[in-house]
Amino acid sequence: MLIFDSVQKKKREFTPLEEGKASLYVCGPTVYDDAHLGHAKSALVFDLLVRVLKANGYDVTYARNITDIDDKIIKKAIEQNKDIKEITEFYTEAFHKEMEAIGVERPDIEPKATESLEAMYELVQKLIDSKHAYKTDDGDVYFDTSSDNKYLSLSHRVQDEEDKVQRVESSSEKKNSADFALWKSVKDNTLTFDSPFGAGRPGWHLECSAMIEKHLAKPHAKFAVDIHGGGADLLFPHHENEAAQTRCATEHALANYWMHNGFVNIDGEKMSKSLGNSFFLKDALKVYDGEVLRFYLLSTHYRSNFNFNEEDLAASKKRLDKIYRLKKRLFGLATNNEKTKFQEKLLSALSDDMNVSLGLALIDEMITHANETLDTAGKHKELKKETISNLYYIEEILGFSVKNPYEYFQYGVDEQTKEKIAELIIQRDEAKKAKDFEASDKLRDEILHYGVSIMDTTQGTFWEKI
RNA sequence: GGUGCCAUCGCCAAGUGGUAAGGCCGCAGCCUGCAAAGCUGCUAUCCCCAGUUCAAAUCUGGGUGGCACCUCCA
Repeated sequence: MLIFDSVQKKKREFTPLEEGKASLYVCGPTVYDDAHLGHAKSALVFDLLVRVLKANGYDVTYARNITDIDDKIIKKAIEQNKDIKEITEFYTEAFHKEMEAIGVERPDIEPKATESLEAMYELVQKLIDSKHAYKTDDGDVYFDTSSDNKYLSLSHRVQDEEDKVQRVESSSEKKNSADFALWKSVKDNTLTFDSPFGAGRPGWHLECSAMIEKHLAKPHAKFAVDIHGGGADLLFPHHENEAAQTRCATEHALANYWMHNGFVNIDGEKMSKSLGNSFFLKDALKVYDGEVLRFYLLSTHYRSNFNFNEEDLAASKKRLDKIYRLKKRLFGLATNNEKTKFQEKLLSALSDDMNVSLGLALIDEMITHANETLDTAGKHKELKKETISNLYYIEEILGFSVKNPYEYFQYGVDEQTKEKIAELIIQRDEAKKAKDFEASDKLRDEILHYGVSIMDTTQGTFWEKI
């Protein structure tokens, strides 16, 4: 299996720290607002990675944190005059529900910052003891970047000397401008914790390092985890700082492989509050089936920037429809679940740094071939079994077409309408039998009026929501 | 300003030294009472210039045009 390591900037063969096992840590959401399409993309990318690792036979331990200590959370709580916990629990639950809607499986471990404070204290204490961190008169604790000769080795950044001097002058508390807070002294009573370094809050880079030590790190391995992932923007400063803390506080480096997913833009523009174009997942789910969103967001390479627009989304839906139509054609038939050549090729494509585009091309070719054979030799038993097995494989490894095909095509249509359509179809069939095509066409127009399309097959007339 | 990434058919998008996958859209046909669905066929020499090579979309240099990070961010 090949993984593009964004620190070494090349594809590397995946070799786990422990034979047959893979550990993965991904930076999760800060729960102060609804998840947008970018959060969805990141969660989907690593959900797929876990599936591909499992398909390659690895026993995967996947952790994704919930950041529930943050200034933005406090701000929101004050704004809405609510308890901090009320805010974090609300958005955590919303996040879980929305992830479920797009087929993202829950990670094995979902650590919260508020539950990992002891691990954070321990880490900070180690850094102070080893002179990699220092306390200021204000009670803050900073990481001393000049004490780490590997600092910036992750992001390959170069220190800007002039900038450095200027900022040091303006902020006398820090030894170096690049130094970042491990512990921030806070005197108010919003959300503070009594640490060995005084009351305050942890710095935002600290929690990931601490949680990894607590939940995933193997004591004597060269790296704490196999893979560390997150959005492309996190490489600097977040991951750089995480790596520095862990490297200096423990005897191992943080991660063997670093993976970063590309960004989601909306109609060519970056999503941002100031542009007013943040696209929340919950809003997208009102209009689109979660699975269509999953298919669309995963359809291009995870490292590329993704430009979200409705035309491309519609094209993705059509592509997913084709999988479901084939599933519908074979609905209810048994399978032998045998490994096929197609499955091998699909796994091989996905195992090459998750080449989904190539995988989708394989799927489309498989579908065309199956439909072609089914058209010309409808009783081809072996092919039917193989195809069903292939469809199950697509479900398992990509999470596409997991629903009942009939339900999928009638998504969002209420029961009353369904009954009405069924009734009209019966009437039309009768008119057709009587060769009264004028009447049957009229009835079809009436059916189409409900925003559905109908198709006559040898098994009867079916309808789909357009 | 610093650092880095990208540029392939109308649109989305693989391929990264051996002669351009796949999907959407479009056109023609088969099937159909007509449709829909399905199937078949057709549609690019890879931003520009120069170079390396028997061979380049793929490597090198120079342009041009996008984008990201450097501050909170998936």
